Amino acid sequence: MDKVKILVVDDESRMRKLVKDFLVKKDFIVIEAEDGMEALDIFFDNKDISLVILDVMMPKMDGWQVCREIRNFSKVPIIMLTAKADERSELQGFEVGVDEYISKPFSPKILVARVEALLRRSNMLAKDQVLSVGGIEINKAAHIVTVGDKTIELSYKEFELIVYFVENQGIALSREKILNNVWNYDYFGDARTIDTHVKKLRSKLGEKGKYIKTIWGMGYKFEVEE
Amino acid sequence: MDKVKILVVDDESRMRKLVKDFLVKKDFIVIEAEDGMEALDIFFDNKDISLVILDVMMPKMDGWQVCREIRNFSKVPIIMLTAKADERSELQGFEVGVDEYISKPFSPKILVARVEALLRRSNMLAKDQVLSVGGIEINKAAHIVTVGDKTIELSYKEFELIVYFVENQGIALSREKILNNVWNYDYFGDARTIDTHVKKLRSKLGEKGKYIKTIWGMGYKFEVEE
DNA sequence: ACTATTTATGATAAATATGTGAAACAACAC
DNA sequence: GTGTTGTTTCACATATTTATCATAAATAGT
Repeated sequence: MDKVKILVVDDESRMRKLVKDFLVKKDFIVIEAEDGMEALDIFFDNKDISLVILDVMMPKMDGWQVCREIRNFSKVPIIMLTAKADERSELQGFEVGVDEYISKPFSPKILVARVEALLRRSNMLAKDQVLSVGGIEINKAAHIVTVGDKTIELSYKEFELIVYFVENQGIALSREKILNNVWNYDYFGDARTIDTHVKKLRSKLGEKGKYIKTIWGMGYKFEVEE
Repeated sequence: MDKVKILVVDDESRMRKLVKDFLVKKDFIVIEAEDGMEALDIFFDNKDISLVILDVMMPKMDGWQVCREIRNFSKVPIIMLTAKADERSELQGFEVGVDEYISKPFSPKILVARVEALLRRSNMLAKDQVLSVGGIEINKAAHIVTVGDKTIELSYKEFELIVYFVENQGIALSREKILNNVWNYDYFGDARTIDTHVKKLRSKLGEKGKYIKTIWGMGYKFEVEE
């Protein structure tokens, strides 16, 4: 599993090291930048940075500016560090697209907690983003499924269902199990609705539809072979 | 094979049952506690609880307190359930040593995923079991039986039956016993139906069919050698 | 060897599960 | 509101499994 990369931008090396130490302890990969320009260069060169921590006060280009530049192209979670709890800054921060806001001095635990919370919210934590099986590619983040070269349009439930199938490939799944995992726990409807969704999935998957196998008297199984 | 034990603490029995059901389906052993004191008693009496799921809001002793008490003596993974995504609670959670944090209402998928992720992180998760006897392999999870190299197609009942045989190999099984274990307890049909299933099983197993032995006047026995 | 009992087998009937299209229903944007 | 899309339910055809029955074969006791 890939580790999550975090970009830390601060002109003070002491502060960068502090933040880095705590994050590294939590198993993140930390990349440092000491000013806004460097930050932007690094960010746009690395396509897989999952979170950015920005100091507000930096020479040349301040945190707000860096944030705006990044926001033009990316929705990556951004945490802003400011010297003091200044209400106006905070407001400005949310306007330019900051996700979290931490005022110095902060406790390292707070920092780590916010980082993990944000990553969890954006589903970046401990989750594989792209599943690929037998010519079927599933981008969980983008909610896109491609078969061969073609993108296929799936509804929400259909998407959830195929993800569940692929994540449990080779395992026989009873209808009950599928209901409990793909539907919410407060769903008490007919299990046959699964059949309908399977039917649509199979037809949308075309050739690959046969990978969803029926296990008579039991349920379904996603399996690629033969 | 040892199953993983999970302690679920919630004052609402409905919620406990809900969580329990999903986890039991995933083959965990679930122990329930309805308040903090009981939870601590159970936790420190059982040395082999692998994970704790705690509701935050409980009378007498709340989830945070329970968590702190446990953390004084143990690093067991702890998941906290809260009624709403309250950032402050979340922070407090990480500070007292909560590993994960799930807000209600949650999807069972999320719950199970987090539990499994946490257990994987702490290496507690058992692998899916494969029974293998005399050239017959049974993968219960995938619902697949292979003889030699070939996969053989078995119906639901046939599959149940061979699993029962293999799990009780070397033991003489009366028809009554087989009926009670493979069929539902409310089945009142003819016990002779077993004969038919045994016949089909034997024929599908080919060479290996002879491992299912007839015990005259009694029933059957699965045995791999002379 | 004969008989009573039990088991094996093949054919058939009954029961059950699945596939499918259409309709009802719900959610949501316009 | 209306229209659109996604979801669930329903009904029926189809497919598959399971149970039952009649009969043949096998076994144990005499």
